Amino acid sequence: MSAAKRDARRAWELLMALAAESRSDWRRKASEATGLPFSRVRTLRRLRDQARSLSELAYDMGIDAPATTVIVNDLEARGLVQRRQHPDDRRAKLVSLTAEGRKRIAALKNIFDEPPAGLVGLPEQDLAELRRILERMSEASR
Amino acid sequence: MSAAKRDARRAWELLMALAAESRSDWRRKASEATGLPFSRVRTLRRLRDQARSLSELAYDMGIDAPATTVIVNDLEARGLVQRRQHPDDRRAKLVSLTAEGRKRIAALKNIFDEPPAGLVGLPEQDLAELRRILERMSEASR
DNA sequence: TTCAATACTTGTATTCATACAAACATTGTA
DNA sequence: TACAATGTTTGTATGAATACAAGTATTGAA
Repeated sequence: MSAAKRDARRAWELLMALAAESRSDWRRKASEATGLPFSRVRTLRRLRDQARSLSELAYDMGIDAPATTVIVNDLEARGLVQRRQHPDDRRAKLVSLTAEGRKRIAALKNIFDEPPAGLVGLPEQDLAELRRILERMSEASR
Repeated sequence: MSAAKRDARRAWELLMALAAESRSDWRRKASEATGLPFSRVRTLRRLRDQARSLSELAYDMGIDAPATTVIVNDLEARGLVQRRQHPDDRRAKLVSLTAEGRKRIAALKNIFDEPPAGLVGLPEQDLAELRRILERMSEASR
């Protein structure tokens, strides 16, 4: 295994342990803040940067097409996303956020607890670096 | 707010979002690896270091007493935990892991296999850096 | 001793997250 | 053109997480 691969695994393990320890009921808070079931929050987040077809959404989220339809129906009924014809394939539909949907996602900004001591205590330089890397990662996974 | 403070908050936000995002994955894997619903896995983990009464468990996990009873009933029926009289209070019961329960938890060790694409895709240097920072952080919080 | 509080249990209900089967429309290819 | 593959929808089913009401046993304080 390459050093990079090892680093990735170890970093992941640490991240998961951290998340587990920081008994953050992120899900519950995210649901409260948005007034939506968590699967909807998750879906909205996937759509933040670009419209996707139902099947792309399903694949991204690891759920099947029917489940995706149900979620999108719900979000559409709430006025948070819209379906439109896929430009290249009339079977497909592109799902995108509405302005209202964008607002709803914004509600997630402020639900985070104080960062734990171990994080706050890092040297400034590490903090800046950590943030930079995580931003990059977060963009890559959207 | 200082730049460092802002970085810490933002990093924490990203970490939590990431954890939440992959959590459904993690949950699924944890369930698969143990053959248990996630709430049971969570409960077993709580009991790893010490026995707890039902009400302590309920409080720790942020669920109510009836829910806890149901979970413990299930785990007990599976032979993974045992109830015994609380030494100081005959109303209360102490729940602790059985040897079998311990084995079951051990199955969780190796489910961190697949870091998400966004992590694996980072440049090698970022990975090394990320790992270094997280190790430091993890040590600091011990 | 009596009674309110505590610890747990039982029973019931609801919301969520999913899965699978099957139908329908459209596409692309043999 | 006929047919297999693809994208979406509808319908049905299930397990999971969780809440609340109400009951039983025990404790501790007035």
